[in-house]
Amino acid sequence: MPSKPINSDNWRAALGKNGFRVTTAQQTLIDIFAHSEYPLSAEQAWDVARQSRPKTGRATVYRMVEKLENLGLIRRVHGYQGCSHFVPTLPEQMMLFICMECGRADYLDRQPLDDLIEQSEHISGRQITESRLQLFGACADCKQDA
Amino acid sequence: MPSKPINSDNWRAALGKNGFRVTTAQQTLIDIFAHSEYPLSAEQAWDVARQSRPKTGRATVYRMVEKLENLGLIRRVHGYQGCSHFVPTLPEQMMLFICMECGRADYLDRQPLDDLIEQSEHISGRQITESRLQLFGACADCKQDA
DNA sequence: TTCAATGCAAATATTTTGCAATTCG
DNA sequence: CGAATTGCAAAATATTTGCATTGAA
Repeated sequence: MPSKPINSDNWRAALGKNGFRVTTAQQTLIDIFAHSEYPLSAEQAWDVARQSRPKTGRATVYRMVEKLENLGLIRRVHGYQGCSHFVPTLPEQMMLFICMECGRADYLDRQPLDDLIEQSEHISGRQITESRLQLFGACADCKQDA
Repeated sequence: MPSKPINSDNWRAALGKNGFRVTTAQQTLIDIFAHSEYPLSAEQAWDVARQSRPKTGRATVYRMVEKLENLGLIRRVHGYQGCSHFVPTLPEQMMLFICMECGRADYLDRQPLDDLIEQSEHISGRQITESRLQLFGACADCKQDA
């Protein structure tokens, strides 16, 4: 499996560039989200955070999640154990696949989808500003095991 | 604009077929969801329901929404004012478009998307059991106005 | 008549907010 | 130092549950 092209340093840089301070609470949470293979909720991230930084406050995590989402560094997974789990956003335009067996997040090329959408825009006269495609199922590994 | 092929009678039949009783509370809520042009949350549906049936309880609405969703009669709109708004499910395989100007829900043919997904399945060795595509933007009318 | 469905209120999440204390730049 | 950020607790929201009562079949 290729490693994800996610770099915590980039995230820190993005925060700094947007005028946010890079605090220890933030570093902790950045690392957690950047390295998790699975979608995490704020509550789950809070649990993980306190393992290495016990005094971390719950509200801090919620505020940070909001910030990271606004900056586009993490994105919401709709429909996997609710709608409030998050995965890192990959730099390329990709779409999300979640394996319902092992829970792992994976990413697919979304160019074909974008082509489809562009075509649809032309035909319908709509303007599409945001699209979410999420795929659920069994990854190649889990499909084999079954 | 073509009228939606939604028939409240079908919904009642679906409830009956699945062993549920068709109560007045249910009729009220079915009509509300079947005829709303906009995604509705349980809370909103409750407000509307009480206009014509004041004694309707909040829990009843939540329970009914869950039931209708399980029966596949309504479906969740992910990402429009949260993740807890619902629109009627159309009989055909369609995908959802929400206009962020006027809030109206519209439906698009999803055959092209399904083709895309099937292709991706073959290439990747994954098995895709569920896919959600939601499009947001401006409908033809609102695009013109802007 | 019988049991699913309801309404109400209380119990649970879940997420947000106010604010004094802390900490980065 | 000064402003952004934090932790804590309380508040606001959203959703679920228990239970006695009602009502559809």
